[in-house]
Amino acid sequence: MKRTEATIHDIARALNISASTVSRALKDNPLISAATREKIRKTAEEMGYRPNVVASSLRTKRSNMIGIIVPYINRHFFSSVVSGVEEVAYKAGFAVTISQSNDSYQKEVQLARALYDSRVDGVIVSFAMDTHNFRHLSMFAESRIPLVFFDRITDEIDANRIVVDDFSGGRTATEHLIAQGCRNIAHVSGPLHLQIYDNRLKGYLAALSEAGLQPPPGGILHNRLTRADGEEAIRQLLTLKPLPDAIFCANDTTALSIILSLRNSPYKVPDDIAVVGFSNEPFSGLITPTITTISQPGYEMGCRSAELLIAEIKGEINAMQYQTYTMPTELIIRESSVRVP
Amino acid sequence: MKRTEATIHDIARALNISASTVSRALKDNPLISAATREKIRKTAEEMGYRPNVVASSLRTKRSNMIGIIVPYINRHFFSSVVSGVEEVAYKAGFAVTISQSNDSYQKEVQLARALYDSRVDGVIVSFAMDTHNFRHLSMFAESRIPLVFFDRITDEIDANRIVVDDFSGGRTATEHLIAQGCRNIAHVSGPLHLQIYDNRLKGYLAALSEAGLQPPPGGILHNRLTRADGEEAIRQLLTLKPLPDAIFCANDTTALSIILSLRNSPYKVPDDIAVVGFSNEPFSGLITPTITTISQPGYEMGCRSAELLIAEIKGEINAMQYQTYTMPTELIIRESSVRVP
DNA sequence: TTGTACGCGTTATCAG
DNA sequence: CTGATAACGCGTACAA
Repeated sequence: MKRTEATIHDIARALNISASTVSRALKDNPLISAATREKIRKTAEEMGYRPNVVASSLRTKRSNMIGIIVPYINRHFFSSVVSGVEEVAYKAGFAVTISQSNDSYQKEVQLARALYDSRVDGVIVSFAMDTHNFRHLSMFAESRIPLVFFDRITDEIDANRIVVDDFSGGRTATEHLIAQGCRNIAHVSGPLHLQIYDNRLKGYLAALSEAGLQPPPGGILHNRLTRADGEEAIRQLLTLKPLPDAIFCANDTTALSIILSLRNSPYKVPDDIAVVGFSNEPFSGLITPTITTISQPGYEMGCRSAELLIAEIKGEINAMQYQTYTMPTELIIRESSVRVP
Repeated sequence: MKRTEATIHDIARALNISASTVSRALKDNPLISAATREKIRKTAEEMGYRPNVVASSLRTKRSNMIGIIVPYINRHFFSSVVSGVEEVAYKAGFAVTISQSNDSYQKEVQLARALYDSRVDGVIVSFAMDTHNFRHLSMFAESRIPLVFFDRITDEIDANRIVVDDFSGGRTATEHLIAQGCRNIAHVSGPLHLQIYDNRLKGYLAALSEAGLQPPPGGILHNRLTRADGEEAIRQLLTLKPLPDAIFCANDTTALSIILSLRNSPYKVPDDIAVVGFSNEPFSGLITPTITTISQPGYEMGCRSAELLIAEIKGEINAMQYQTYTMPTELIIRESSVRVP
């Protein structure tokens, strides 16, 4: 029935008071007497008044809105992060606008601009695979709009960062394979300009070197870690001589893909070729053989990202205190890597 | 370096023209001469001007923002829908703010209010399991803010709706089981106030009755379809005499849970008990045995929802044309239901 | 304790 | 083709 929105002015008029009194009453300003506050409350309710946060944002220059950019929304790890962000943001009174780059630098640039234009109070980002430079985020820095990076991060912009300990994850995974008796361990890695993949690789190399081992020549591959990339990777790895006796994959998707491919081969997982993934995607514990992997606490990373961002928005922390927060990983030992002697 | 945002007034001042001219030039208003437009463009660029959509929203009463409420963000079906929504919205110049009800009516009410307060131009909703009434959305209707419902929908509010053909999905799934020789088919269903579960149940009953069969006494269970609910369900179903020879589950989660539970039982899937799920979650094709299921095009449903919503926002369609759009499902036959005679 | 007056950045209207 | 002005709804010095 209401064709037109009630405003604080309408309430004021109805009560023969001023709009500022209404404004104050509605936000529990202690200056207002309990009596008038209640009166205002009541008619606001009756008139179906709902605050206009757009007007409020314009006035206060705070939108109570945070933006998040991820490569793909419908990927378990990222949607878990988003879920954590939403949960924390909601409790703190922030809305979340979401966008996905589809791993495209171009789209990421557009999205960043759109978020800036809508005057979000802060932004949480995990970079696209294509993203090599970070100028598109400089506007946030210049406007003192807090940024938090997670997972796929950069050193080139000063901000809080949330990652898991990819180096130790890579090392632990590799050590586990070595402990299973594997000596010829290949690695399927992502693009190295993304620190997470660089660190997983370094962890892998560290574990090998500590055990006096070498990566097999041609046994370290770089790709975008899709299902198709996994198929191509195993095809290549099967041409190596000697054949690798284990593969450490930088994500679960390629591990899955490799396991499925090997079903149509004479080689058995884990006895001929052991496989370890990274991320603990939901499918990892369901496929046969179940996939040994490194767990990555997506939901918690999202919560932490939002907490840090909101703390910075509120001025509770500042640029002097930027850190890189490392979340714990855990080696989850399953069937794809365990050899019974 | 820029401590303060450049506005159209700053540009106007720098060029000794009026703010309205700048405003018009920047939005390609044909009234402005190409010469001045270019000049304005250039200095806008130089000054690092970025439009303030908050101010624009206040003035135009259009936020170019759509809201979406889903039960859980990190669930494959819903995150796929969200992904589709984002994709379409982005191309149409809309931002998306996301929120999750966690299947709680209380939170859903709050979220709806928050979306309303932030003056979104439209809302896409899939209801919480707890949601039995829909008054919390009436404010949108009263303010003529378009709504689109998907998956978990209601008849009580007039709006466009996107669903899959749950009835025919339920029937097809059940017919398939019957064709496999099953005669004693149980059903694990969700809460019936959600149409999707009611329709899947009706489809199941229709298939049975067409084949001259009855549901086994005590063989139709209702719960919230979680992993735990699946475990409880199979425990109950195993007490029935005669034992069901098949179970049609209203989602893949319970189907999965039942299959895992039966691994620790003397009964084999599919030979003793055949299992069919619903939704085609990613894990369904990976577990052993792979799960026969009904595919549900989440991404496409998201795209369609956004298209309809945006069309209505733009006034291209109106309340006279509300429909319930039924997306195609497909029976995906896998190992969990196929009996080799 | 309440009211007045103004501005946030943009755009619609009207005038020139 | 361009400019002046008001208004969107709210919040906040300042005044009373």
